[in-house]
Amino acid sequence: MKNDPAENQESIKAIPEPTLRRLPIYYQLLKSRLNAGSSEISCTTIADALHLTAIQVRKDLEITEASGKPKVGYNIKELIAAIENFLGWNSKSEAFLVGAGNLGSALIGYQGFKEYGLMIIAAFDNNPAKINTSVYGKRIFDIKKLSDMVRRMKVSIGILTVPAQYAQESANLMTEAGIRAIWNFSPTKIICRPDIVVQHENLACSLAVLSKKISEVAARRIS
Amino acid sequence: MKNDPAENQESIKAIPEPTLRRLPIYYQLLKSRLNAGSSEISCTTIADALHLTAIQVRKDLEITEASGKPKVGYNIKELIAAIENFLGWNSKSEAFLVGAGNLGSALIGYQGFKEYGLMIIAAFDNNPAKINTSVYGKRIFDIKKLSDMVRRMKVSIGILTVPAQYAQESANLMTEAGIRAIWNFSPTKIICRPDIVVQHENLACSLAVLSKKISEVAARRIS
DNA sequence: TAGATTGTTAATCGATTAACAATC
DNA sequence: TAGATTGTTAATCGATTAACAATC
Repeated sequence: MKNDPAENQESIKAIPEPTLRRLPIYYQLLKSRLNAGSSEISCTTIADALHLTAIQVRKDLEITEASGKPKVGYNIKELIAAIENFLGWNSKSEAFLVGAGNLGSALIGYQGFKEYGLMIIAAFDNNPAKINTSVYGKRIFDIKKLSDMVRRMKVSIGILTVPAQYAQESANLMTEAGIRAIWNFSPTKIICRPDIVVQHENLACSLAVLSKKISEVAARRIS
Repeated sequence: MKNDPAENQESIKAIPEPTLRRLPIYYQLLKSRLNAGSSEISCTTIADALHLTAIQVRKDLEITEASGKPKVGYNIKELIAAIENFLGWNSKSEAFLVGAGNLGSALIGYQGFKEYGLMIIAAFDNNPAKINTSVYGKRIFDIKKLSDMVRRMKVSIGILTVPAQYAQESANLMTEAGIRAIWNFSPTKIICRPDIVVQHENLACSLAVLSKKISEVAARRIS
């Protein structure tokens, strides 16, 4: 309808977050089907494999602007490319990680991120015992060097894996240095300037959902 | 209105997941305010601290059946207890962890879970080099012993931290042994029987949201 | 051509926000 | 009493689901 007119201005027409969260699931399925030798796939097939509805899958894929053929379905390669393109996973991004503890080290060692174009290029910590050592081949620098290195290397993504009490001050350090997006794994909410993208990954929040689901199922079993 | 009549039957009136995910955030704030010496808190104060709206906070707290006093606000201790009670965090739950890799080890070592009543009591792996060693004081057993130990110890929660290709078979093992809820950190969706509670923690899904937010902000900056 | 599947518009459902009455 | 804040009902907004036309 009124798409073309605005185009550049207001046409960013908010993408539903639930849809965004499902795209990687499709992406993974598509890759495995491609490896298994398939070349086309229908919404119904995707929906069945993932316990979703075909309508939902179609609606989700619509926003990537991929298109399929009636009776045949979508070309898997094209669909993979459309999702990659839509999410920006076809271009590389570099990230710094702050807080080289258990979780931080696990994330540094996780091989999966590069599939999505994300590279953790270095880590930072304030613990003298860790500074200048390496974890899975990534150097751990003194947190004091963060600001300078962010500026020099123009890194715009920060992964935050510090204990709760250091989270806000670390976030401040990062944003003052020029980090524009923070993936926050610390168990506390951080407040940043409105132009900073913050993605919270709080295990307590997920555990709340899990806990409640468990108690609901338990209640249902009794009644 | 028609609350009391049904009560036991259909009155489980679906709790919104977004609300569930915010409760732990309130919980953490409340604990820190309590430690700081406060005894009462209003919705407005909570909302301001967390960049939410007062109405939303009030609506969220309503479902825990906590009640406040006009002009004063909520009693912090009571509110903490109400949230704990609502989420079932006042009773202990025991969990087994399957897959003692980087992430699995980080979760075993994470001290925060006990605050929510969750105890990882043992881990399992198929790697002979890991079997019968300990990580952060928790024993790692042969995955072959999982089934027997789940039955004997009546553990109902499983934390899944295996690579994608082992995720589904590990989940099957767990549910066949009697695990009723799976917290899945593996980078793939698992399909379980409808009576099994599954909570997915897929980093790729979160990264998709982060990636898109970043590209939206970048687009806005240009225009 | 017939039938399966896509693409798109409309209807429903659920969460958020607004409005306002109750109350300390 | 006056005013701030809770509690609750109504309005809005957004996501999901349904319906159906278009098309290979």
